[in-house]
Amino acid sequence: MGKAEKTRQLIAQKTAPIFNKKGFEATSLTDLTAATGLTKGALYGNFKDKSEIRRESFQYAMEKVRSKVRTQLGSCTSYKEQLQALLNFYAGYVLNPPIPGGCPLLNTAIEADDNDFSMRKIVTKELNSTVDFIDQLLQKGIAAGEFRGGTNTKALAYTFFCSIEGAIMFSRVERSDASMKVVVTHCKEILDQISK
Amino acid sequence: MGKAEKTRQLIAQKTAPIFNKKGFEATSLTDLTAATGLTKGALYGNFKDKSEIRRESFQYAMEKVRSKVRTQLGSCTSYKEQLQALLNFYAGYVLNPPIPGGCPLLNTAIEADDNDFSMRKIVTKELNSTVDFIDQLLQKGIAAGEFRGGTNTKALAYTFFCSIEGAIMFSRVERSDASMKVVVTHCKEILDQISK
DNA sequence: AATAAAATATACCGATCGGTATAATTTATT
DNA sequence: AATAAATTATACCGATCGGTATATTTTATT
Repeated sequence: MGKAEKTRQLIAQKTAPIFNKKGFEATSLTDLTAATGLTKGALYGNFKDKSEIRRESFQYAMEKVRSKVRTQLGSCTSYKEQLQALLNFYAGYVLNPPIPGGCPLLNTAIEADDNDFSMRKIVTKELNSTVDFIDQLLQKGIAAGEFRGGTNTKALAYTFFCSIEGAIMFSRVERSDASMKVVVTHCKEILDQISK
Repeated sequence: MGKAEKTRQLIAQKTAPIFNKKGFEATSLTDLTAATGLTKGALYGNFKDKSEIRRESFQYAMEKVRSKVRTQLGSCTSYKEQLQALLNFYAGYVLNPPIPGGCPLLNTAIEADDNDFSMRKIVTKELNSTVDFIDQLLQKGIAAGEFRGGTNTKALAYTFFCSIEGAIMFSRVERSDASMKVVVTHCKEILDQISK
């Protein structure tokens, strides 16, 4: 890895919390130089413009989230346990988000949906791959005999994910994980209901 | 109502879609003058600053949403029907939002949670009163013998609301109400499950 | 160590930002 | 209709915006 690539990574890493907290438009170049300790010249030597930094920053954030999920699910011995661990992981978003500022998917989706076509496409892809991931855990759970057959796994995956994301919004603005706990408990009850 | 109050209302009304689509920080005074057809002078003659316009604009948006909910539930003859109508109302957010730009609660919550203390408080209040509204429909439904007693109404209200808000985020950024339909169907199934 | 190339810092650009002082206009009062 | 008061428009403020040309420094090559 050359120096340029290292610097790009450092910029993505240091700016991720800023973009996640303030959003794209409200984040200034000065915010980015302050966060990285670099000057505008260095920033523009490595990226063509602010939106390219944001894209790279978003990808860094998503990879960090995925990596945390992987370790969290690594020690599980069943698909049900993995799904429970995934719910617990999202529950922790409120008090201890992998990237300060909450869920990058949620934050970016809300800002991009009416304003930024390219980010909208990127976020949509990530959203669907996340739901697919949950769906596959459910499907594998059925195949392994943990869950009842005939379960609408895709619908359940959508429901789990959407209710968690809504709870992240609720809990973060309220500064309380009360709503999140309720939602996670409900999701776990559904998991028990479809368990054999 | 004096002229000043009428102008304040017009400003709140005309700027609501702008704030809802672009957010507070990304909305410029020029955006607001373009939306209202007024000049900066007129804006600042009626409001002390941009954030006061935003607050009034947000309250206008919330009242418009509440009013639409009221008419949508007006023709219902049971509490279950009212809850179903409420779910249908939220389902319509994707293709036909009362205020262009989606759900003002969701949009404002995401932008405010890390940046704007006073809006955070205001949004938190509105979120809780919305959940309370759903909770009370469920409670009245139990009292009227429509739903089973022993139902955790508050938990169900949280779950309904959070899953719908998550689905609004998902559907809007994807430009498809697929996820919303799935979530609404799931909520209705739960309603059936607790029905006598 | 000398040199070329790559990366970073400095200083600046025009445009736009939120906000305001004041002039012009409209509205209300008599 | 004359006048006072309230409202709106115009013109401007310093600050900051994203971005860039160029000088300086650091890194890699020989």
